[in-house]
Amino acid sequence: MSFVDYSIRVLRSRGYKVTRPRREVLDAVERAMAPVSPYDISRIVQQRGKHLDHVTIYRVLGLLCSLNLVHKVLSRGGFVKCDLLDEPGCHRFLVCRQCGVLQEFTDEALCYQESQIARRMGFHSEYHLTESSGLCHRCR
Amino acid sequence: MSFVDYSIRVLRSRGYKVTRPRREVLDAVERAMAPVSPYDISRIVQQRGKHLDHVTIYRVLGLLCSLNLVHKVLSRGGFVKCDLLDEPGCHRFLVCRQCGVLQEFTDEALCYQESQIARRMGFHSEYHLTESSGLCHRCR
DNA sequence: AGGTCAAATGCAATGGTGTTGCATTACGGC
DNA sequence: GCCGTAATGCAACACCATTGCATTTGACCT
Ligand SMILES: [Mn+2]
Ligand SMILES: [Mn+2]
Ligand SMILES: [Zn+2]
Ligand SMILES: [Zn+2]
Repeated sequence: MSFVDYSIRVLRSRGYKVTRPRREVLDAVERAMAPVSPYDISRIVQQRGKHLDHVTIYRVLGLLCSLNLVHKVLSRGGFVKCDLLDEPGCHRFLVCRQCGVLQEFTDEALCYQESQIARRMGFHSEYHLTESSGLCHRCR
Repeated sequence: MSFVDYSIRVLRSRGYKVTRPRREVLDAVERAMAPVSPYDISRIVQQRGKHLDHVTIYRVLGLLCSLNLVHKVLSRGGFVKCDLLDEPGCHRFLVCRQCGVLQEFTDEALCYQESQIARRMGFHSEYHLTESSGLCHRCR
């Protein structure tokens, strides 16, 4: 099932309406290889001859984040679709510093190790975020 | 040697001037336990009866980041002093979601593991960033 | 110490990002 | 098809960050 279709199922199952703006945002995020900002999405939608208010885009992205369907990539100020669903407490990305291409990954051992280090430092860690940058194979 | 003194040595050695604004910013960052934003720093300086333009603060922080003396904490939008100098490509933080207290850490094995995963995914990783959140021992 | 000059700062203006309140629209259920 | 409520659009606003330019000042030299 595609990301858009899956997301629509999640929206319905949680009692949220499936509206044109939400479809448009999901579609823009699905197509993007690199993170897209709210204003990027605004432009993408315009290029298809349609229009969304930026407030709406912010609100939709906020909802999708809360449902873990999309992630905000802090180092880029943009949003990407979640490729690894059902990992609510662990979000790891490789981002190409050249073209912005992004890949999500996860690793059990990494999480364990990080939690151990945190424990040694007196922390109880709940949420792991990694945004490593480098070069994708195309940009090398 | 204190963070401020060390930073001043670095500034001098690279040919940058040691100015009142730069001293003030370094001092504010040194004292802070949690990340401070440019406007936080503006307020801190004012409370000492002095004044710095916010533009200057942005420029100073930009310089200090480029010298790896301070880091921007993306998940908090603030800046912290670097506790682990000479680790230019690896920046890892534990942040308390309650009080914002932050600790920097590093781990050789973690870096190796991440680089390997990146390689498997066709990336050449150069820069490791993690920001794990949870609760510090005081907030538990 | 004082003079010199490039680097750094302050100020004003501007642009970008994100939020809020409220009137209007449209989705989902009947 | 109608209804009620959730979602959207619009306007206004608050905050964050950057740019250009005139003025100041720290580092260096004498
Ligand atoms: Mn994910
Ligand atoms: Mn560091
Ligand atoms: Zn690339
Ligand atoms: Zn705490």
